[in-house]
Amino acid sequence: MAQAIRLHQVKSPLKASCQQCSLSNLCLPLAVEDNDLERLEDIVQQGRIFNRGEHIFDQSTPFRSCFAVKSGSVKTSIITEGGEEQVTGFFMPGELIGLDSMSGEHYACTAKALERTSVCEFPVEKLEDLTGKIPGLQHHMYHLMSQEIQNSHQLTMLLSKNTAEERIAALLLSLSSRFQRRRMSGTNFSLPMPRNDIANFLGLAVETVSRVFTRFQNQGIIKARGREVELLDVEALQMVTRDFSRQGCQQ
Amino acid sequence: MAQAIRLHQVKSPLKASCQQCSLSNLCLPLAVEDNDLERLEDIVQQGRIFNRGEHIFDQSTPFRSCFAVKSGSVKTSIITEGGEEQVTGFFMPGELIGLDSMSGEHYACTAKALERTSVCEFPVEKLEDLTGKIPGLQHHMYHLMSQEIQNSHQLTMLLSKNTAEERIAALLLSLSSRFQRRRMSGTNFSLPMPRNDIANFLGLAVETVSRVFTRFQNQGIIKARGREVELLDVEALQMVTRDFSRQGCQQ
DNA sequence: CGACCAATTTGATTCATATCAAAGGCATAC
DNA sequence: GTATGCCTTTGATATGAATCAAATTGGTCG
Repeated sequence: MAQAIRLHQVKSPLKASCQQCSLSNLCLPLAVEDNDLERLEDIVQQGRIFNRGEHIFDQSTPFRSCFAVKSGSVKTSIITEGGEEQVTGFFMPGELIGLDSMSGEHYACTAKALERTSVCEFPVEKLEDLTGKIPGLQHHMYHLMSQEIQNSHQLTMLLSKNTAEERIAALLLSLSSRFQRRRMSGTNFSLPMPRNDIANFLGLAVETVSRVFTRFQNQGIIKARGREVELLDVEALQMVTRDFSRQGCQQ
Repeated sequence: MAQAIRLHQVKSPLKASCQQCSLSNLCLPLAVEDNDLERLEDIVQQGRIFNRGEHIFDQSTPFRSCFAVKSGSVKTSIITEGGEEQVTGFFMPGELIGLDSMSGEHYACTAKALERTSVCEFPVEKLEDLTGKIPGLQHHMYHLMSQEIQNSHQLTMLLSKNTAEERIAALLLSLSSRFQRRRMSGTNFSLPMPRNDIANFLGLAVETVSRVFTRFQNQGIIKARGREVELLDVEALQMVTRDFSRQGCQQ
């Protein structure tokens, strides 16, 4: 068995081993029984690397695959004909990109690596075959897509009802919980994206984002130096978000 | 064959006949071969009626089914603990409700009939079974959910970048194209929802919506009396929306 | 038919955030 | 080491839409 894997690796260095991946409890393998895992591994191409700023795909790329983030982080955004950008999401390890593109010939958004990032590629055609055969995996796909809709509705709500402070508090808490899921500190982390992208995502001007950060800092709620952030008073942040609670629980 | 159908109808008056439904080219049957259609009809419960204001489900209802609008129209919204409402969508005949709820035990939103409305019910458990067996149907479900994500992203964009006028123009055009899909007039229709819901959906105050309507009217772009709307200058509306183009092309 | 309640419209004022402008900080490259 | 450019911060001003207030319309029901 181990030999078989090695053999494949010789043939194709990208051959996946989801079993050994530390993200197997977050990513697609989560929904697959051990004895079916091999079938998933058969269709994955693992470990493509992108440097900061590189596109994983853009809106002119024919839609072929969904991508799971393995390490690093990714920003997705819609670029209009006029060149305006709307950031639609940030994706961290274990999260799946491309679900919004499963209709249409081309990707519905542009995905850009925010830092040096590695991704696993799932060709949709094969993935659809597989989900047809593994009910649990099909169910999980529905689950993930449904989550994605909910997340987007939460963002809609944030944009339509909440102040700048509330939006930013919500984003910080979302990031925090996603770091925690990966057994990393939920209070001490480094923002993968520039202020600019935060602003765009939250429908604010960069200046406003900056001002809110300093205001939070003056209130002793957070400590921020550049992208390094420390959440000093999570409760206070939760108070700020009021009833906008759990955006971004992607699983 | 006709007898068999009649027989079923005697047993259960809700037994579906998707074949005869005028929406079969918009709704789920669209993705199903003729010889599989019966299997879809087997799981559908057709024709439940709701009066204006009645809930099809709410956020405390255990999630069991998706619903296709057969006639009338439906508003979905998220109600927060604080009682605030965020309208997340309007659904017209042929469109499918509940895709955002396919994760979690309960519905992720509340669905309310905007007028006397009839819906077809698809129990998800059976639907998932069926999509596992009919690849085209599974594909279509992915397609619809993906569309829903895209629609929500378009709304996000609208809220974060566009003025009140642009948002309302976009909504009018979206409704227009959805009426046209049903072979109804795209320039002369009756809004199924009150100004209040439009405002909430678009992240505006009612007063603003009202003002924009009268402004458009003074400019000769539309004619509106109550919910009755006539689009006099579609081109002008399209100009107003700028590069926000095709929101709500749900198919 | 008239009365009541809800939905819509209109007007005056306020406010949060955008925009404009510019200075400081940080990292990369030469 | 210093220069270049980008990212971030800070300040002053402008503005679109919210809010507050009230009149008007419209539909429903006794």
